[in-house]
Amino acid sequence: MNATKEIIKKAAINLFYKKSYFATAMSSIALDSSIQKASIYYHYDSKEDILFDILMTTMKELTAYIETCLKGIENIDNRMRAAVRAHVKFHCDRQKEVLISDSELRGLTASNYKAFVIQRDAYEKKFQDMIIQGIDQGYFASGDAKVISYAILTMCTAVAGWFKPKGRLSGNQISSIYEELVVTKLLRESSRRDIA
Amino acid sequence: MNATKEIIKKAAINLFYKKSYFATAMSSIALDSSIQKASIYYHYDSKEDILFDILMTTMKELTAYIETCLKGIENIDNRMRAAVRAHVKFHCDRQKEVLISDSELRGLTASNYKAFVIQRDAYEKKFQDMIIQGIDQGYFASGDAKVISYAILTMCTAVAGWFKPKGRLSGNQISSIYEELVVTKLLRESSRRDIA
DNA sequence: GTCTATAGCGAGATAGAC
DNA sequence: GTCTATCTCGCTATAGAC
Repeated sequence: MNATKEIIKKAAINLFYKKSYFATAMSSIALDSSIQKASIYYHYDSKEDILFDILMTTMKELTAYIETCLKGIENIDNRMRAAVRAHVKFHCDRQKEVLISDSELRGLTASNYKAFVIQRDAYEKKFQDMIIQGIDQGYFASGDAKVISYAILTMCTAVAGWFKPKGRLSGNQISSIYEELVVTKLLRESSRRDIA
Repeated sequence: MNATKEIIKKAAINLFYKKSYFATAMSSIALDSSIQKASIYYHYDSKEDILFDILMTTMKELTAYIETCLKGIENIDNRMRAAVRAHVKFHCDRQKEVLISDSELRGLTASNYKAFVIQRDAYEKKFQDMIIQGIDQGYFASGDAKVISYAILTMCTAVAGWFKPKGRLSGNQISSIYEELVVTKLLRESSRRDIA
């Protein structure tokens, strides 16, 4: 992607995050990119095209990041730990983009929406499969796997909503806390496997 | 509040939920309310006034609901259980309004925003205080109380994002699952107090 | 590849009759 | 309290020069 397009995208991310997609005008994106609004249309077909670019590339980068972090880890407990760490870390590092992903899907036309949701569901399924597998094999506490996976994923995703880059805790510290919360609390069999 | 105003409010809730606040036109609200858009301005000063009404009354009703559910319960464990149950149940019952509350605050002017946030922070503080109190008194597992309270609140709030009124589980069933997840997993001291 | 200029539309809100 | 009619503005997007 060329430099100008990157600048436009960055400006759009900041504005969509701060003012929401529909409340953001192309003229504002242009202003923050130091170009004229007509020039944006050389790089993007439409305002929605910018949104879709942001959503889709963020989702793909998240997927790629998790896959890298899980590579080579066999043990289900460790896989789950790595997955939570990666998810939370990404949601701290890419706060704005993931918050847009969570709230601006209604700005997409049907076909773009479908394409994004396929990508997102595939990502979430990785988590759900790990959790179901861990429960089935007796490594994690039994329970409603679907609900537990929702609880875990939404809790970890919501970090993007309260994390402060200059706050008391770093993204890595929060990732560690969540890793523990998820694996040794939410998923841990109450006593049986503590020493096993 | 008179009948027409209620109809307008209901229509706005459905549209803000489905299409977002900024993407919703006054003409659409009017159409769904079976009146002319000019007539809305007899009941509300502006579009933002409708949004503020929705946000503020929902927040106050949530606060009132929790207070009713907690009344007379002394034991911290049981208070926490009741609070989680109430919070999750409300987020199932009032799904649309709470989702608007989570994503459309950027539609408020500074003073309205301030008023809402005061109300919301007061609500969240009830939870945080219970958690801190429980940890300090040794009833709940020690840990970063602030982060744990974020984890719990965001997880419970996010139920509004995936709950399906006609789905497999009722609001009451989900409330029960979350009550257990929070109190016997996230907050429970790993072994010490199980039989105490 | 970026510009100026503008088309074309729909938005929020108001005026004033009934 | 609801209506019709309309004001005014700012939006997305396009046309066409350079």
